[in-house]
Amino acid sequence: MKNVVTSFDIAYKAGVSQSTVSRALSDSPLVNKKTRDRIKAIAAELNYKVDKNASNLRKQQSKTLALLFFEDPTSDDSSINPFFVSMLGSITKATAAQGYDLLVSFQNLNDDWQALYEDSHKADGLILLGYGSYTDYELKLSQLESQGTRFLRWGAPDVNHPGISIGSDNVLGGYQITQHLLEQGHKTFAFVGDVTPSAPELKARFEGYKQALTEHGLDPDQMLQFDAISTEQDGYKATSHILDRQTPNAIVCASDLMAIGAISAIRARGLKVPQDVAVVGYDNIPVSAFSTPPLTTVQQNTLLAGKLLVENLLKLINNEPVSDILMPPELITRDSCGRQV
Amino acid sequence: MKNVVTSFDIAYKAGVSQSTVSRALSDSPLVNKKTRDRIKAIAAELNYKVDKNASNLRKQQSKTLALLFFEDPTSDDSSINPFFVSMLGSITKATAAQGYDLLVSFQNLNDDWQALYEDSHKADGLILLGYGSYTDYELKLSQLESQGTRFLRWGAPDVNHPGISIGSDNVLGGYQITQHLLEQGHKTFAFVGDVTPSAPELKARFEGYKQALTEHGLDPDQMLQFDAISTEQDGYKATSHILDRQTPNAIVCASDLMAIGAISAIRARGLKVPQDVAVVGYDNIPVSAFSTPPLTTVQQNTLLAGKLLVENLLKLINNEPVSDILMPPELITRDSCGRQV
DNA sequence: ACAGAGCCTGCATACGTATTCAGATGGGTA
DNA sequence: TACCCATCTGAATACGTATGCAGGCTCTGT
Repeated sequence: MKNVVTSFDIAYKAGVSQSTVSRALSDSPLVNKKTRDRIKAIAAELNYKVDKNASNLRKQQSKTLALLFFEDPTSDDSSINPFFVSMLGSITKATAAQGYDLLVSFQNLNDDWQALYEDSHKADGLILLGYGSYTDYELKLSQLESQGTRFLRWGAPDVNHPGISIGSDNVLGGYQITQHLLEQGHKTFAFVGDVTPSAPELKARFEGYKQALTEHGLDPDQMLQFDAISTEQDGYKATSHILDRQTPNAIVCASDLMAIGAISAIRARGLKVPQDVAVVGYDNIPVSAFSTPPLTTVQQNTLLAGKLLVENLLKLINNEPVSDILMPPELITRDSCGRQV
Repeated sequence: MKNVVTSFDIAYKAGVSQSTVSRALSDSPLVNKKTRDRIKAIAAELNYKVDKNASNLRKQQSKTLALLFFEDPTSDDSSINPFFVSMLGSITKATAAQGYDLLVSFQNLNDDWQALYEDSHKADGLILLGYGSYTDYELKLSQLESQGTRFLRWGAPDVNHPGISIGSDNVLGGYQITQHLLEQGHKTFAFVGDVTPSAPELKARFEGYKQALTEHGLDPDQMLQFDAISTEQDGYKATSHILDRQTPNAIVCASDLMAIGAISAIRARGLKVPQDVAVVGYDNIPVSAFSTPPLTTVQQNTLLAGKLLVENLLKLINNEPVSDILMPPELITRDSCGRQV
């Protein structure tokens, strides 16, 4: 049988009123400590749990956050970027730590995903996560904002985008890893990653890459660059295109998955990594330490990121001031970056 | 401002009663088509959405499923087995397809996770997912069952476990891939994976492995086996232990991640995969196609699995009969299995 | 003209909780 | 004794929806 025990049942059994039960269970000091304990004992015994629907209805809140993933529509169903998995894990934990529940949903950009929140009181706030065309839903973001929906974006702060965002400093990350390659003595480069406005994170990494090259007197415009969104397949294809035209000393990939695809493509031509071509990635996903060779990459602190996202969203919900946050990334040096002699 | 439009507002504006609004919005044939359309138009205009709390309270359901991940407690925070990610994706999609929401939560075995459901009406049913010690929560499963909680386990059907389960045939999978290695001419083997009762999936793969060996006149007990739960690190360590003692023709790993760790360990000794030691995995996670060499592995149809889990859970909720399901796996042949000449 | 049958709509209520307001009790003080 | 304050409890109500029931209207057939 389903749980049909209500606060009235507890009240009856305890010889008090329903109000007292409600108060006791929420540890209100209004009710005598002794009575409180007695009621709690009975509630535990009857295995009573507050009906969330009734409670939320009364309290006009949901104690739930919604996490909306915007997936790259080109990627197939079975793969999700491990970086986001990591974020999912930390967001879940941070949410639980705050006593909130988490509603997870994968969205296509063209879905009517506002409904998820607007089906009101399903969630108190939204976390938006995903690479891909932020520009495409700028309109929706504006709508969300004008409706007073509380939401936070993961990504780079951007004046063109409504709402607050928390993200890591992709320009700096791109700069650091390219700088490191330059220090290894590499002279010719290529970049794998989408640099259109629809992928602002990747574009930012590209900016950092260009900046580092320029500072070393190299002309980024002389270097090849191919668009690729996120998967191993994308990286494989883009790298193949690059190798069709030339063989750079180093290829900077805008994600680890693409770097893994790139290595695969390089090897398919009989070339060696990093001796013939160095490769670096971004994200420091778990397998990156175990690829052949292990990847030099940039780590984003997902644990902290999840925590910040949740905590700041709650601030937003409580009408406390919140501002954009840009987190510094960390360079992880392994073997794939090689050393030109 | 938050959404404070209620069905009464719509009713007022449409000049009808609240009941009519409620009926119209749920497309009841009881209300005139014309009135219905008019009400819907007004609702859309006012951007009205049904308050889920009120609706669920009234209907005594939540239209929500809860997905409980039981993570290997030894794995660090940032990594989740990509196989489960894949399941998460397909479960999310299947749930949405049924008009349900999905509450996701990561649990430790010792958490009081029953509360998640018992905080009643938060979810109509539970999906339990995870490797790890099923045995440890057998007791809790029994409790769930006796409380009439509707839940489904991902995993092998097991008479010792309460509740219905849906899983893939791990014995068959282990058999198939070992069989394939035998056909390649390998003679000496080792197995990496936990074969204690606390990891029934891995144990089942081991059973299939032993069965194939025995059928070929080999004695599985002569072969090495080391426990390892799931991560690359686990696989690396277990493989190192194996190589300390001998160098088998082939190592069968109970997951792709462990196989990737194994390859890394083999290479660290200056040995080649698959020439010196062949390696196979299990799960067919995305990177397995891009590892060096690409992994021979066993695929579980996660898309179907997620669909089956959700659909059968809904059946359970609707008091329809449901029985255990065992799905056949599929062998994916790539390079890592080599060929002994 | 009237009965009866559809067809549609509104009234009233229940879902289970949280909270406001009013009251009850008991102890202390003048 | 009379009064007040502190402390606790209970009655009543609202949250927003869905639905059983009753009733009104229109239309048909006699």
